[in-house]
Amino acid sequence: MADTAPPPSAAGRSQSPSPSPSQDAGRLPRPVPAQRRYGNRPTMKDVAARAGVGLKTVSRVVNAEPGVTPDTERRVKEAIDALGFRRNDSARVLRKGRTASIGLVLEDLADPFYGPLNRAVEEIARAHGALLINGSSAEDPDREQELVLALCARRVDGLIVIPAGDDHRYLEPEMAAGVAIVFVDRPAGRIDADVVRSDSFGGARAGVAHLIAHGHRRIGFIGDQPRVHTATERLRGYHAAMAEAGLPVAEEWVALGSTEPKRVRAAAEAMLDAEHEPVTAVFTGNNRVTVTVVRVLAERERPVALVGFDDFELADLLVPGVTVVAQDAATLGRTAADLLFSRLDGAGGAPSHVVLETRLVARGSGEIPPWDAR
Amino acid sequence: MADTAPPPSAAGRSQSPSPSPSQDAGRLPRPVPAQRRYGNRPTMKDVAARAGVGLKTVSRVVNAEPGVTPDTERRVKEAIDALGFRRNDSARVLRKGRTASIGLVLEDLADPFYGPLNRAVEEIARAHGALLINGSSAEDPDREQELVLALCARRVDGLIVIPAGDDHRYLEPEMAAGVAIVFVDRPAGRIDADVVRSDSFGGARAGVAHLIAHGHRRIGFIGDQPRVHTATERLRGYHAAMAEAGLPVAEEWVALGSTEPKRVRAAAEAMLDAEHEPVTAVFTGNNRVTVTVVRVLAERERPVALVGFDDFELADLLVPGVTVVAQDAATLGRTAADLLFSRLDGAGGAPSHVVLETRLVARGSGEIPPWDAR
DNA sequence: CGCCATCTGGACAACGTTGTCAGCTAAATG
DNA sequence: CATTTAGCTGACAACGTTGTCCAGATGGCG
Repeated sequence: MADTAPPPSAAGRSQSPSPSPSQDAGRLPRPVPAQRRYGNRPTMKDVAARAGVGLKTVSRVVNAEPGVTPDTERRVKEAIDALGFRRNDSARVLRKGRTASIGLVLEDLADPFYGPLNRAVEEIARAHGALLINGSSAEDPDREQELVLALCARRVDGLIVIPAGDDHRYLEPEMAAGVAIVFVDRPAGRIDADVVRSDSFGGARAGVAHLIAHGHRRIGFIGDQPRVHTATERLRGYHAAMAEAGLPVAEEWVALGSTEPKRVRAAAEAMLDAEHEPVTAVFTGNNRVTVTVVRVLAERERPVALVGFDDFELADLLVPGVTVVAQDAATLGRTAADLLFSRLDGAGGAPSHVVLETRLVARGSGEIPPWDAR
Repeated sequence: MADTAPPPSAAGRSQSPSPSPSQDAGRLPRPVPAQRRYGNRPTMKDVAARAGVGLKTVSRVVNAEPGVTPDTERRVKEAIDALGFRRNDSARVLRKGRTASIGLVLEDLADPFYGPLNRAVEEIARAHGALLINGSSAEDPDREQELVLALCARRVDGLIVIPAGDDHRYLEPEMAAGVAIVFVDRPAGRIDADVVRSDSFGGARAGVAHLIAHGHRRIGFIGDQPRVHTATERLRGYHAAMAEAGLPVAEEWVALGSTEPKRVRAAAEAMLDAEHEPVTAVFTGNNRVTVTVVRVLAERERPVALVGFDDFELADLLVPGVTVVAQDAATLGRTAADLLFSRLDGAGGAPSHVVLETRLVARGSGEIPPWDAR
């Protein structure tokens, strides 16, 4: 259809006004644009020619600026409809200096944890008339940098970043140049910037304390790579809870690494099946890990207690229900976006560090007593 | 930090070359730009001035074009680093006519079903050097149109749309103007365009037939709003399976409407608790509905068979496992993105309609016999 | 009837980049 | 040594829009 229909703008373009043909005739070498452009879309110039008005008048109508007679406005609107004109926002952006778009770089668009965060950011952006450009870093610092800088080159007005790397000094020139950046979930590395995150330390400590309160003394911790700030924070919480209860921590009870199911499964099985001091409970460092461990535990006869960081859909319908330390991803996103737009509206001041509380949701899996309890 | 550091470009900008000051002095009224721009970022002009070269030479270095002496290149690169220059892609887009970005409009960024689709599209876009602009239509046709047209105004090179509305004639001028659009999951309304979708009819028919094969005769169908194409297709599949088995369908067994939990719950309870001919099994039209129905069934004593359209995480770990008609969201996204980029690369021809097969995954919930079986 | 105030419309530059083309320098050749 | 040739470099226009400013028209009033 699109390729059989005649270009509707062709007629409009060919009847160019050319009020003074003698003036530019024979002077221009008339370079033909090498590559096709936007399918030869009509421009304001075309609309102006067709409506028999000036360029700026079309601009005024398009932007609903005052100072145009109803009759002129009608003529312009007719021309717009007839030509199928739509303002080219690229040119507008260039002229105005603001793109009305923000970038959101997260770890994985497919991770259900980020869905509500993504959506919350989108809603705030929408309320501010901004579009959202998305990208996944895939937990790769290089890819994060590549993406972030590509977004800066697009001159997004601001950025929300869930950092994958631990060194963000590469952003200093950008921030100095006025790009607003808010980090979410984890603080920026080596620079001081706005951060909105959950209380990983406190949440993990509470979760592990919950297991201890139910009689466990040998508790495993399976978490994300040590490069990831939340992973080490949650590990810190684990150690704090154990220490506060006066419990020792064996080296084999702690496994940090990729969240790939195979790695997690191996780690879980190793600490569960150890001949010497197998764990009776596991604390998992994020939703990806939790889901894999749930699978591992489902295959076993001996009951093992589990508390996971991050809530997830259907956690309550599993048997037993999975006890989790819940963080509110939507609020995380909303808070970050609000902060970003307040910066864009000119709010100054030192970088703020917002820390949201977590919530322990007991559902059963965390209340299983240790299998070796006497 | 950002606001205390001195603007690094100030020095570079002030030492403008001005080779012929007499020429334009006193002629320009020197209008001050009313609103702040990109925080006064340095431009190629600034870099050129600082490096003592021409504008085009900077452009050549930035774009790694051949024909620059190593020495010149070094000088330019030093200036770039010193000034913290980053090319303004908005201007580049305006000049080149291609934005190297595509838009993806889906129903809800937070819906886990779309996560893998989103990610798959992103990966393909990335492979083509394009960025991804995202938006949720929230199943609102007006919002879909608003978003899509905003993306067209940005001159995205192409669009992938999961349509919320059932009339897309508003896109005709855009498509005629050369915007490539691929619809996913559901066909476009009232226009002929590329579509990539799953076999809703066949999948639903197979799912319902599965329930019939396990002895059910009174089967309920709870689906999305009738405006949504997949909802009616799946309902058609339901009717086909019932008819093929020679089973009558009572009016109260079919409930189309919003996927809001409250509505779904009411619909499920109504057909399960009907005094006259309560259903013994339910077929659910999409993952949102399925999850709610799983919750409803979990509260009941009498076992009810369930088959749902769409797979979802942990479906296998519920008790019983949830039997589903699975569609591959990632392949859906990948296929659509491939098709889009092939169009952008100039592939012509009639709109293609790709239909992907679904897969019945039996896990237990669909194999529960009817409670009234003798 | 003439003048002034008000309002509408249009010409033009500028945003920052890239494509075209011409000029210049330096090396290579006769 | 003169001349060609190739390789670098830079001036300039153009992309489509918006902000500024001026000119012309319109209407009211003296």
